[in-house]
Amino acid sequence: MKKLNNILQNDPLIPYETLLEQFKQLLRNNNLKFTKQREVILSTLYNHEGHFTPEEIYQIIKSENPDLNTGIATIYRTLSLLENANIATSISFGTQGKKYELGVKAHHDHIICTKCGKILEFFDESIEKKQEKIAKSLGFKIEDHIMKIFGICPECQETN
Amino acid sequence: MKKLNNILQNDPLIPYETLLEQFKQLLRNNNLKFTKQREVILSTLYNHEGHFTPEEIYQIIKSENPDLNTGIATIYRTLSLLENANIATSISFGTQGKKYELGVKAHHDHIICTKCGKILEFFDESIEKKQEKIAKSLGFKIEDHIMKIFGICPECQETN
DNA sequence: CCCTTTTTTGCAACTGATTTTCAGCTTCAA
DNA sequence: TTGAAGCTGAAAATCAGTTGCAAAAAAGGG
Repeated sequence: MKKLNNILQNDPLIPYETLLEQFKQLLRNNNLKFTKQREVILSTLYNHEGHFTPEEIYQIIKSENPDLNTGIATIYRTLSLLENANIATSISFGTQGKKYELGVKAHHDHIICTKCGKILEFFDESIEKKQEKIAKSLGFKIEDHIMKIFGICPECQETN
Repeated sequence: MKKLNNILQNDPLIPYETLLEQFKQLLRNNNLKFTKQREVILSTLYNHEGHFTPEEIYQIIKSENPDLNTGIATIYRTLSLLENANIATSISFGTQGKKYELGVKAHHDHIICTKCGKILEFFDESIEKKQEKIAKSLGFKIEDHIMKIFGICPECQETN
């Protein structure tokens, strides 16, 4: 079978220091302040590969930084901030919340296991092109798009 | 420019009476009862072209059937019922709820105006195929998928 | 029709995720 | 060091959707 092009591996991120500098810059440019909480949330996202709900991030931070008392509201606030700043992105799951990841990777779509919740990423140029064509043909100026495939991952197919 | 294949127009639905009969049949087969509320919800969906939130349907029914006191919980219950029965389908908008439409049409994806909320439908065979390929290459057994394109519709581009 | 059983309904209380409010605490430019 | 501008945690509020329950409506024989 022909291999798919552009399946993203979990590519190495930019160095943390660089990311942190960019974040600080962004804050400065917008009269926002650099705080312990914001830094911890950023570094937590950086240090953990994957997609997390605000609640999950909250738990990780609580266990890894028992000293720092960080409220869940701040997690929400900071994740929104990071998303607005294009530093993080989210996928939402209807009424069951959103999952965030650092968005320093190239654009990609998601395939989600409906059994275990695992999320893999992929990118397919031809689909992206097709989407643009469709939007154009309907007169839309495209801004964004979402594509999620739901299914059962190989592991969950076995452990039936 | 080459025209896209398979852009769905809002195709004429089956006659209401037929739909209603199917619905009654379904209810009977499952020991469920045919009630005024269920019929009003079905006919409201039938008579209004488009995608509606439960709240919107609730408001329409309240204004069109002032006599019938229908609670919002019943709207939710009936919409789920219709969805499970494959009579209606929904698209969800992250944390901001779901929109329902009668699902007697063929599968299609959505393009959504981020200004006015208008939703158009389209279908593209090659994207569907590609999705299957991707799922297969990752070992997933595909169950469903979502594709939404966000942009500005022609009208909203003008009224800037 | 009438009765009985079964299912529905509206309402209000309840979720669970997210947002807001607000008084006290931090940050940071001057 | 200081004060204004921003942040924070905690708790209350919101919001979409769900649930428990007693009363009401349907279905299916008599």
